[in-house]
Amino acid sequence: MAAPGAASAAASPAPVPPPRARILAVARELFYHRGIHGIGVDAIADAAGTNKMTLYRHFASKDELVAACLRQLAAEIDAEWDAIAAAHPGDPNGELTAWLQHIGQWFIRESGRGCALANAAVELPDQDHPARQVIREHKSSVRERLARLCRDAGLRDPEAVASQVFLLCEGARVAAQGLGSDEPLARLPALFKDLVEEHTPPGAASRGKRHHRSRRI
Amino acid sequence: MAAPGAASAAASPAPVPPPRARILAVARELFYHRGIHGIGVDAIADAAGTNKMTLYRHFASKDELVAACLRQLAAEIDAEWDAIAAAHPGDPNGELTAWLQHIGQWFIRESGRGCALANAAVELPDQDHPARQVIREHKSSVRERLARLCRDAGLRDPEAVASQVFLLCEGARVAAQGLGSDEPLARLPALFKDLVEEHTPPGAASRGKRHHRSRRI
DNA sequence: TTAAGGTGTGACTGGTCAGTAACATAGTCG
DNA sequence: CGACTATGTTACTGACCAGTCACACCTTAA
Repeated sequence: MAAPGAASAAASPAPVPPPRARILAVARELFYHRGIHGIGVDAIADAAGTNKMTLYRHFASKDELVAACLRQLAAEIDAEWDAIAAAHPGDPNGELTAWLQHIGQWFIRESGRGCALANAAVELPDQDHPARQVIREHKSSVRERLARLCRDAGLRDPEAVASQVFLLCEGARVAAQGLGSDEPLARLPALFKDLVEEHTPPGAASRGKRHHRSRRI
Repeated sequence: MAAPGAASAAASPAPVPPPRARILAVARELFYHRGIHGIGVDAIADAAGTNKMTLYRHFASKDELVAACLRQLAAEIDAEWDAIAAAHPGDPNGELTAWLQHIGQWFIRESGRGCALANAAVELPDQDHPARQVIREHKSSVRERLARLCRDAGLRDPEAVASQVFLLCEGARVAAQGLGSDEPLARLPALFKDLVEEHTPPGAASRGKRHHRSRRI
């Protein structure tokens, strides 16, 4: 209606994203909060302000839509980590603690329904489901990146630290639901901090701050 | 067929459990391995060697069946813990380590689809679902029991240990799926052992075995 | 103006599933 | 024997849902 002719090149600030993006965004929300089996494609299309037919023109099936949602989420998580890494060039120790801080804060903020990737794995037992490959790839990539970071940070027994952090994260994700209390979640950042200090050799990139056995968690 | 008359009082060693028990057992299996939404009541009744009508005579609805399955599982877990406690009377430290060992071994054995209670929480987002109450009660009871045990065992900062163990367990449960590798799981028992030693004050119920900072995980 | 491509609309199919009704059967107890 | 109770059988309803078809619309580009 406004500017009918010149709205083609690079003028409008995109007030309405194209249908595909809207569908993806809405589907992620609904899958996450109501469960993959708890929402139908019709309701998704409706909530996205479009219709089922357009949805099926962009996604071959509901299963493919689920996989696309998880792919987008995984890409966002990777991007966040990249940003953190870019903020700490040549400082694996700083990157590690920043990332742990980031994750810990995330849980406190978002303690609602855990990790969408882990939830999807529960809801889709079939290992051949297109979403399962996305989940497997992302989880192992995170774990590998974490282990490498621990190694580069010069931690003692980096594999053990990575395993423990990984399990704590997964636990926090699932503990967020099921258990009502936020108490274990709230301890996460301190837990991470302690874990790293615990495995930091006395002279590794530290500012002379020795770690001692009696610490508060 | 054999002993037609005298098979009434207390003779037969119960070669076939009553329908309700069969339904419950089969439902637990199928809900666990194929997901709550992935199996229908008809298939459950069929696999239990009975039919849908009998199922509905014993359980008001599918939702109630789910809740009954989880209640039974929770009771079994409590009973296992009770047995461990009974084997270590007046020795909270022994009970704690025995339980941690028990859990750690469980994960290594059963690393398939995680914890049925946690999975159900993911599959049933509605907090008013009858199964959710079972889940909430059991999880908080486990956490409380664990915290009390850590306190009785004289550990330093028992709440922190309980939180960490709890999160590690939850993490292990969910990490079993999604991630293909068993590596973090395999570390669990050692992780627990270390965690307890780490928080054991020098003179608490120990046989003079001092814990030192450099340990392998 | 015309052609084309992405989009909206409604109806429809085929299938699954939870839950119910009506009736038949078998074992149990008086 | 007769009554009762638990179970088996079949068929059915009503709802939901994934996926498709045919057709109308509307914007953009040639």
